[in-house]
Amino acid sequence: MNPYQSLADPILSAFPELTSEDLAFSAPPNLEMGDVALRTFEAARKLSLAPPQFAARIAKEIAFGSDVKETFTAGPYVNFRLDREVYGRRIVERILREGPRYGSNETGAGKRALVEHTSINPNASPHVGRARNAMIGDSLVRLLRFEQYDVEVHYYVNDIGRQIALLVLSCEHPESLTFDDMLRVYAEANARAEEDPEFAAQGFELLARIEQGDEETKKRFRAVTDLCLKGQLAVLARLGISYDRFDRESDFVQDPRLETILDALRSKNALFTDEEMRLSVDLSKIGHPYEEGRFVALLRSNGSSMYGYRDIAYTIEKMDKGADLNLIVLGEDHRLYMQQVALILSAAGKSAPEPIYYSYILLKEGKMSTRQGKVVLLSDFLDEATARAAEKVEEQCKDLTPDERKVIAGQVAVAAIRFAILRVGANKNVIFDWDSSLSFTGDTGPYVQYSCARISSILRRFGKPVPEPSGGPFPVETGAEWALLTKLASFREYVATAVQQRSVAPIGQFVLETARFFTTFYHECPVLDAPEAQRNTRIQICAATRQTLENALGLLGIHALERM
RNA sequence: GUACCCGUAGCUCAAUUGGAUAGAGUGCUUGGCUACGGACCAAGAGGUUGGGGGUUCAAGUCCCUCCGGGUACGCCA
Repeated sequence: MNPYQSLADPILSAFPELTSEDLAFSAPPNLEMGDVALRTFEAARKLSLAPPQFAARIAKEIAFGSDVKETFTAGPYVNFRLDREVYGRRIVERILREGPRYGSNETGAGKRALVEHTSINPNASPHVGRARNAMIGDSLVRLLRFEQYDVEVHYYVNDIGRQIALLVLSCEHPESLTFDDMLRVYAEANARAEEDPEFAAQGFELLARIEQGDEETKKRFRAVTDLCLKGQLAVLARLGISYDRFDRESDFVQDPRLETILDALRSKNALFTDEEMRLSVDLSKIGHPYEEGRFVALLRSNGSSMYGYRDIAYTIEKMDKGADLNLIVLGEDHRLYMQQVALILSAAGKSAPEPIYYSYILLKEGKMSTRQGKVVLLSDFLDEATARAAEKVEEQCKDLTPDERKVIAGQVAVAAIRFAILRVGANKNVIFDWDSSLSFTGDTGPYVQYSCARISSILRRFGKPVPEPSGGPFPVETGAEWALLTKLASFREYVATAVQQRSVAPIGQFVLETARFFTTFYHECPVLDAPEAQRNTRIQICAATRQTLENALGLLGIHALERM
């Protein structure tokens, strides 16, 4: 139930043409103007009234209950002054009652979602740029699960292809190698292929052999890619990221379902053999609007398949599972490619997943480049961040065991990187810089965790169960308390926005604002030393804030710590 | 060259998706620990929202154009 439903109801019954979607309640620019504001543009338009006129009628004509103290207009806005006791109690009651579910709009109840993310090439340890994909994908999974979707997380393992072939050629005995060796071997193999056409050709031969189903070759590829995947997953697990399914690209060569795609393309005259004997698609025949990316090659002249061809089979596989929502997280470099895939599928009457794109993380010196060694590896970053957090935890949590402190330091490090990445809109380039990413002060994940730790500290010292909101008086006398409460009440809207935008960035904004409001409250409103009625109220506000922050941070994959 | 993404305070990012006076952090200046945890807080300075035009009651947000950055157009994946 919307805490402002009792404001909406009298308006809705006076103007039956309106629905509650037309009434946008929000916080006024400052508390002097009122406790809550109603913006009337949308509703006025529907009623063909001038917004200020409509606002005036609401203020004059409508009788609100006794819990509305005052109603006045400011041009197109109606501002309300409320009985803060009634509304504050209502907000806290709801949060404490719904607990870990608080904020969910439950839009995914009874629905299934399939999300593919990360899917990085197996030849390198993930750097923070690649990790952006994983963090965005993982946070969307958390968001959808919070909305009660039944989510299955898929990781597409690119276990065949030129890069892997070169890697396989270069390691005769993969069992004697570690994941870290692999990076060096890959770089060397790549360099060699550029200078040595013979070597490069061997790679393509190996590819052709695996497509023909040669068991021995398959085993060699498998050994190498398994080793790589294991190494990558271990790093991603440090960020709290995991997957339900690993789909291997090698399972989608020469998939029979591709025949129906080829038939459809043929019938639209979009399939042709180009001058280099590749089987290709002319997308302009099926609605591609411009010249670049007009042609897509599916099969090489020797009959082996190109990446896109296998990916189409994989995409069909995923779509055929019939989930209500299919998402895929892709780097911005895949924009055109994904359009091409979607177009080819649509020619055969099939649909493609909804892409979520993200832009690259850049270094101050320019783009990250694995080959030039201009990368920040995720594992290196986490090591450094954990070490820095550990110093602080050392002095703050002397009573905890070294193991406990270590866990906390790791969770602070995760909060730092996840928050830094996720709070930025995905389609923006971000400049990575060690200093600001390792900073734990200001607008950071650790700052929000710190607010949680402070709340926990108060609740610990209180030493009793949190009182029931229904019993006793519920004084809300300060602006700081009210501002915090209305912020908590707005969480559900942030979640709805996040779902709609397919981005958890608004949640990042929400936790910061909430933490900031809490800190103001913390400084202005003594809890434990307050008179009983006030103390009970404030303890409940603390508990509700903690619950809300915990839920919101959970969507970001960040632990709401009790100590740090 | 063409297409797509982005451009907001010195720097890193917000702005309820077209709505009240464009907000935070960081950096800089000043102040606050006999503390419910200083990984904090208070105050100050900092803006022609890249430039120009247009659409309307209203534009950082939509349209056109120019400038700057990113990405893509492979027998790579």
